[in-house]
Amino acid sequence: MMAAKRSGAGSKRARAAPQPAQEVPGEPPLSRDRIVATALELLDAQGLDGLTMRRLADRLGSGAMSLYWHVDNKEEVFDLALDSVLEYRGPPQMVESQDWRADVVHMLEDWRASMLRHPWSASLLPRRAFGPNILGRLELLSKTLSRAGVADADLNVAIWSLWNYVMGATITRGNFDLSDDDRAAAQQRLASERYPTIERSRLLLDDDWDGAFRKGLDFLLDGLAPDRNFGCKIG
Amino acid sequence: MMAAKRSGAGSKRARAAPQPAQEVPGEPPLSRDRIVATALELLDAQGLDGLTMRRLADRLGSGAMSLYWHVDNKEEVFDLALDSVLEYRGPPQMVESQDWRADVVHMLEDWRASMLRHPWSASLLPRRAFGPNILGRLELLSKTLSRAGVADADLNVAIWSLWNYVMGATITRGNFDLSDDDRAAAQQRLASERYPTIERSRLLLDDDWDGAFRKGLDFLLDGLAPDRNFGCKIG
DNA sequence: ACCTGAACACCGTTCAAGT
DNA sequence: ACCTGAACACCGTTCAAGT
Repeated sequence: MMAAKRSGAGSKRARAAPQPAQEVPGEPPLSRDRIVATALELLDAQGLDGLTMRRLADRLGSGAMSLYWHVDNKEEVFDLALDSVLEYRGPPQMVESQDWRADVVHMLEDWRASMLRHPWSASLLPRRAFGPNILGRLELLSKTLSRAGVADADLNVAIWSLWNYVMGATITRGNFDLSDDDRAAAQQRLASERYPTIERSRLLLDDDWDGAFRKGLDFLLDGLAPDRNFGCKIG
Repeated sequence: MMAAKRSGAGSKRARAAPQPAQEVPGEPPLSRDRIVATALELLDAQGLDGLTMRRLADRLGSGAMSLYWHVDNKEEVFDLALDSVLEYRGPPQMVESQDWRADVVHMLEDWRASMLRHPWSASLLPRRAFGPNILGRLELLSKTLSRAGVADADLNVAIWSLWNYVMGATITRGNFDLSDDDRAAAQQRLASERYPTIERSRLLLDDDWDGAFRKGLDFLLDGLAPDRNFGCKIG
């Protein structure tokens, strides 16, 4: 939690030369990186609606319009914030891995976890042009599946199926934030009306998100895998 | 249609004297149903950002604040619009169906198609309390899976996996609206940078959305199905 | 090169008031 | 019961101007 609240008008008056470049730690000069970092803070703290150009500038100790020198518009702030969330800090090379399936699971769980660390991010991804970091993740995923033996003709279907599943799971989990009261009320509604099956299974009370994600992913991979040698009850 | 939470809307029409100058076919009195119908029009025409309380009132020929008599706030307009999109007009009973798998596929494709007819709707669903129509769809899905033999303990995982897949697919498809120029530019970027695998498979140019949806769904169902007797290359 | 305030054209919603 | 305009506290962004 770096506060960086404006500490009086000092920084503005302290200039003596045309380029102050002062070392006042409270107010470094504006920059793309600083804007993105502060946007992340704001988004994490206040959610999607909490990000406002004016509030962002405020937090940076600058006038609202100063941002527009570094950034085209608010859309670009979202693009940059999202891309920064999606940076992959995985093993630099997983060339020699024997267990491609474990690699895929790890990549997808890391992707999901990265987005869940910033719950606003997943909803942002589908409607945005693909940034470098998500493309990097898709490339790595694609390469791994290809090495595992997925035919070129099936690659896109495999990638999009996994994409769909991960995005659906993450967007849902990131937005499904019921209080205990909400949950009780929802379950109550199920009971009082005509939803006997999902009432009995307590669908809306289930909260083993991680476990459910993993299990569904396994089903999907069972289907996608070229050499599936399990998951069959009848041969 | 819309589940009317409040008392009947019929009372309005029954009134005769107090308000002059209606019966003009252009301007029937304001009502919840009329508000929702017009909101749908506006959303279809202008997208999510196009829906504005002021514009909505304008289209209805009323003052902006008149809406607030019939509706709590903008959120509720979204709730109602979304629920109306999700209404299920399926076979009233599918009690005797022999082919549960075909039933499930049909239900999910109908769900997806209903949302794609209103491309703004899918993104709205995850962050909203469950309305009656989506709950009805989940109940029907759940009942079908249960009848097909999915154990109670596995039911929630099955439902959520299908939910994740359908939502991810639909949100992505509804938002991925590249022009031909965009597609060319994207593919160009893939080629010029370091994404050889997805460049080769032309991931971003693939547009057999319906086919890919169906194939991935089949993989998932292969995994979820209790009596999977196919999808195995090695016994 | 970098930053600024004033201004424009919007928002959602509260409120007191009209019929 | 139903509708209204004025007003409040916001938005994103353009523009001409400052350093």
